Amino acid sequence: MSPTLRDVAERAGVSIRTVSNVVNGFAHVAPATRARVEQVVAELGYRPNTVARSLRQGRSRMLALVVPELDVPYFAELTRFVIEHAAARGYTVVVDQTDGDPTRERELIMNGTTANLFDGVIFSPIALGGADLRDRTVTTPVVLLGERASAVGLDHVMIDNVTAAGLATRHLIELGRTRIAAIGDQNDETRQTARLRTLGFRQAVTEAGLRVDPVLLRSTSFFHRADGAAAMAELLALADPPDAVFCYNDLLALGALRTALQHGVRVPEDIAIIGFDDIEDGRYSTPSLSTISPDKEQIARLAVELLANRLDGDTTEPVEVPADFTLQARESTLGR
Amino acid sequence: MSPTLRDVAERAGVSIRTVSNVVNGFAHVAPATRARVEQVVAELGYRPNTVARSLRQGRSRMLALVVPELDVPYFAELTRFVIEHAAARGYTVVVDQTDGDPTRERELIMNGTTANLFDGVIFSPIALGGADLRDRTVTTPVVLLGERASAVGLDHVMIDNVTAAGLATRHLIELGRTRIAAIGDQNDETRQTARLRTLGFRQAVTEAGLRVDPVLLRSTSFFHRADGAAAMAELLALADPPDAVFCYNDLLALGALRTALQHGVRVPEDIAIIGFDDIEDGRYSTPSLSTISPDKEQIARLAVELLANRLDGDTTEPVEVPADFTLQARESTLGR
DNA sequence: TCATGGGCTTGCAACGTTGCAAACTTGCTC
DNA sequence: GAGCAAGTTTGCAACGTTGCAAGCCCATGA
Repeated sequence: MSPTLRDVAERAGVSIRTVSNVVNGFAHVAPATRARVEQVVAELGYRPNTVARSLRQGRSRMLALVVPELDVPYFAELTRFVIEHAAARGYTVVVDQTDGDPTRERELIMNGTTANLFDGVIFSPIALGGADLRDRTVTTPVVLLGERASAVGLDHVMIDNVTAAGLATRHLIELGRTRIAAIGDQNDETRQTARLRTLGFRQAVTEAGLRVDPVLLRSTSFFHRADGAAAMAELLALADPPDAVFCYNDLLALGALRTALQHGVRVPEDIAIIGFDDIEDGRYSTPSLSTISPDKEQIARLAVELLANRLDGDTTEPVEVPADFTLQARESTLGR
Repeated sequence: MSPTLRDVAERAGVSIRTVSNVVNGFAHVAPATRARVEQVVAELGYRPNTVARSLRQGRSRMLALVVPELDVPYFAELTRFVIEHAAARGYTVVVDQTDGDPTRERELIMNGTTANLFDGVIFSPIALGGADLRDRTVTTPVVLLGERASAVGLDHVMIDNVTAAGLATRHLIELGRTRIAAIGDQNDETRQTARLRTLGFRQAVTEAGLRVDPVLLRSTSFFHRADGAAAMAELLALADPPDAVFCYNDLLALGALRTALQHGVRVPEDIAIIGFDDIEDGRYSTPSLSTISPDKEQIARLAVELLANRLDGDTTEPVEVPADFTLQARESTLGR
């Protein structure tokens, strides 16, 4: 067993409370006492028991970050920033992945299995929709990440997906492409991200006076490399294949890129490809990947700030905070 | 505040202890009592307070996984497996990243800032060596991951890096390459991984009757894509550049690949490239990346098992468990 | 000499849970 | 019908910490 306040107190010949005062740098402690206690603390290697402290204080200074998949680079990169910003505000972050499983998402967010363990939650939902989230019974503060439709009554950091998708699509149009495909639409009603990006895509194509050929709008089950690869194979098999593709994330785009090159299709000469997320992989692929780059550092910072403020007692109305994004045009659309 | 056992007990007209018995599925509880308590539990939305439970029981059923960088795909992929296996044994995993910072590594492992919070730690060290680890004061069980030299008196899951590096190098030699470079050596004595891979590389080259040209052994500060890209640029600038490169991980290899292609060097015709880790990126690059594939799922499983057994009271001598690896020959060495 | 006050130290209780062991209630056997 | 075992329920204490408020001590000034 690790030593406790009692052990230190006995050995130093003072009360438990005094040791606690020293450890917490409290109030008035005589220099001599402080020195003696500190020495014993060092001798015994005393460390405050986090669990007992949490119980007593009713807070743990731990935040949960709930993401669909940790090994999806976008979330891994985001996680780094969240951890950094949380640390700056004195919080430890625990990461949990849901695999987009509604049951698991519900378990973590809705009914508070972990309610007393974390002071707050940053949650990037996949399956749970606004309706689900509205009747949460747990009162642990939550900040939503990503693209979920609003009006949930929870703080929310997101980027404007319609505009961002339009930006990507217009970039392809401006390059003179006319037969533009999209990979990543999802039939599932709850997948807001995909729906919003499809909306932005459609708007941009239509506004440019082009037509959205239904066969060029490819649905995928997931947002993984394999899905992008498969979708691109289908597109290339068409009698009249596209001359540009907007992929709803970089993994899809990297899968699509791989398939295109394998089929001897030149990128961007024959088909231009643009992704979304600006993960590091895309900067080192050949050709390097054009993409929409959400400001991940800003997203993480805003989310942590919102949450930390709530925990500091901020009771104003929940807000919806937009995050910035930019177009990163690279070789997969511009060429070398 | 969330409801406690006391709240449920009062409302159900039973003692706190009985509610606890119901919640824990204990012993003999009359069906009628159980039903009533369960109803109140549902009504109030009672959830056991994890923190209080941990304090009382002296264990949290949480494991810490300490890795250098979460956004390095190898660790992200490994983390997924660790979380899965830990869940299967009833543990929750908390992930923490150290950025390879010795202070932070020490803080997490050595002096137990978090000692009472976690029942055990799975630790992938970068900076801390065997000597450091030997005089740990904390008694929380630890399983080491990766390539650290042994004799530390801690459980340890690793792959045989010398053999693995040799396997990669021989693959290049068998393809007829004679001027073979290596990227990823590190001057820092504590970086065992790099040293062992260099050793395996040297041995294989020498055994094949070839010479290790010192200029072809490139050191890097980190194991990131940018380091691989920079090292490859240096190699290509040589009067007599290599015809094959063994990179100590896949990120280095992907960076090197990018630089090679940018310089108009054909891979593998002009330079064959092989990496290490078998991260998903490498399967979708063009050309796809040959690599050494450690069995990550096995590594995670062994680590969790070792740790869980210790927590179940296993007091046998610490063991050193080897994990499997295979050669994955792909386009970056074989061509299309 | 005694009251005053500030610096310093302390005991008690409580956070929500569970181990322990006692106590109570049945129903059954002899 | 008494005794006993099994089934059921309970009170107490403790895990290690900190908020609260009281109490101690000594120096100062009247």
